Amino acid sequence: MRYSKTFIPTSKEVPREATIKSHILMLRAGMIKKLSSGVYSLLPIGLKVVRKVEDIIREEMDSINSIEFSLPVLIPAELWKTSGRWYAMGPELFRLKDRNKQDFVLSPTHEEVFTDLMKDHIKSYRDLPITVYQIGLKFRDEIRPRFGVMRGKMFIMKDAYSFHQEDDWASLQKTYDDMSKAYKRIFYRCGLETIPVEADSGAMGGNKSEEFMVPSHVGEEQIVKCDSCGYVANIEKAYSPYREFKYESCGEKELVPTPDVKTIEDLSAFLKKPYEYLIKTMVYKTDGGEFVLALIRGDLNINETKLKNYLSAAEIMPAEESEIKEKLGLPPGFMSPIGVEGVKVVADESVRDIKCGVCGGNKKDYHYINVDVERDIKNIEDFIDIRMVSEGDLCPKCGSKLRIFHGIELGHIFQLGDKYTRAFSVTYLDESGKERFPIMGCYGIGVERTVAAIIEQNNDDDGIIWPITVAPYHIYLLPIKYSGKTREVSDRIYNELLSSGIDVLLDDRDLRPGVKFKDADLIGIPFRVTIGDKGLEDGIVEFYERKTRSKSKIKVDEIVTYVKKRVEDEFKKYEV
RNA sequence: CGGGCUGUAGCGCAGUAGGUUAGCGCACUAGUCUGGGGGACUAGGGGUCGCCAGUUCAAGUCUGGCCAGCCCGACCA
Repeated sequence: MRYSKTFIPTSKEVPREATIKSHILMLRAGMIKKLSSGVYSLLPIGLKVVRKVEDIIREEMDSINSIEFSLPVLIPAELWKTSGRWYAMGPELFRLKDRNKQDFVLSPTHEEVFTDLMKDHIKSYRDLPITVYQIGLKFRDEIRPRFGVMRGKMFIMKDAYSFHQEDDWASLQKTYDDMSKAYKRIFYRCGLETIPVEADSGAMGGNKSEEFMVPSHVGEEQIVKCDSCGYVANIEKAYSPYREFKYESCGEKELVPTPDVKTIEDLSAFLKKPYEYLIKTMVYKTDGGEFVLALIRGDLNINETKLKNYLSAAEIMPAEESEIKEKLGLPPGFMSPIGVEGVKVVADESVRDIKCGVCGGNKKDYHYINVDVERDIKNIEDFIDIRMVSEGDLCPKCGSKLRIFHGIELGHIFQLGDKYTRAFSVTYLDESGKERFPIMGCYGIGVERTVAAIIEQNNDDDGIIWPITVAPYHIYLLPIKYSGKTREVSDRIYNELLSSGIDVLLDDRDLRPGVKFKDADLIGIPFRVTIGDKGLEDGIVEFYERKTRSKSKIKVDEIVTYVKKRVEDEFKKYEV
């Protein structure tokens, strides 16, 4: 491609809207342009990179016998009512009506459509297992779009779905493992080191799931990892045994005045008690409008995901102070389950053994002291794990200290079970002629997010440094001055490289060399060949590697062969 | 939705004790000199100062409302 014949609007200025490296560089390199919050246009080189990532995904999906489709994004609401997600999903689901007032959704994911599609096909156990996928647009009305293409309202996703015979979890596990391996290959080929992480299944339902994370300080996920035994989990899912504490027993519980002492810090200071004696009472509200008191030891924090799962709620949120006062008649800041009736109470395991503890007095400016949980708090329904793991907690497998770091979630694979096949009455006949429901798995990859993660991990002060597998071009041909002999030689090299299948960008613009050098580095093409009159006098051109910034002089006659070799060798580094 | 911040030329910004032609850098047009890491000079073009209402002789500047965007939290590929 000739630079003058394409569209790469680079920019020297850092756009004000962007704060992270990948977002800034995508804008500066002219890959994307914002249309509105969370909605971006892909410009030519952005599109080229996305296509290259998609091609890698496609190859790997095909290699595990996943079959490609392309499904609509405009979906009649009927399908979503059938699965129940029309009601369960909340405002992140884009809903619209056609002129006949029929409800539609812009699909945020395609379980419904694929399940509906497969319903007509899967009739016999002989039709199973089958795995299908597509690479297409998804729409989610995100609460807060962020970091450019990293979290948009509209994005490209590879989503795959597998169907297996009822109870044939081994078959599902096989596909799940194949996907997991394919994902590792995909990300490796994109030049990314990913970590598979145990994950919460969230709104998708199902039981087993794994996320593919790329460690990054801009990642929105927190990953818990044990460096000695290799245990890794999303913090939402991570478990750690709580630190034991020895409690001495003491007398009867007693109501004491604690004026204006609301927080755990203040309470600990006021009563001169370590956090381990304090019982935190949190009030949550479920999407069903139910209130729940959740108890945890003062030095620990509640993991809302775990609590939500325990309650089998689609959504939970901390109750508002006003709701606590009006609906429950409790004083915020001074609450406890003591004497409370008609509200569900659950406690973290860490609360069970507390003796001589402190909890709210259910009266403004009062707390109970000398609380013995077993003796004094009878209305706890269950002691469960609802703790948030924190840095330095102990590994559940080997007891070493856990580390927490941030990561970007690029892919997520789930074992779904029969939620959707039952909802859509997808049935087949087994060998004995009995009607059965297939079980499913689903498997996603965020495509633009993968591109952003690649940039996030491969850049320097001057710009992007693409792995050759996804680079918009392999070679940047840079004539110092595009005229005369230099132009002749540049054109010749350009044509020869093109005809040997190399993706080459010829900077044929009439600009000062400095500008071209800066643009070349910014766009981040892995290799560059600089052609100038000076070199040509000695019959040489300069070969430059973006990553190492190393330069070498190559004879003009040999440059095409040399480039082909370097490109080939570079590709080999990303082979699996 | 809660908390913080910002809207002035394509981009990045200045200008606000209210005052007459609204400025700078980059980019853009014409020309000259240049030409191996965002060059110099000369001459230009481009703005309903986010929108609406109000206060005032006078509003980019003050007041109110609205809209949009960014950052921190709940959501997720």
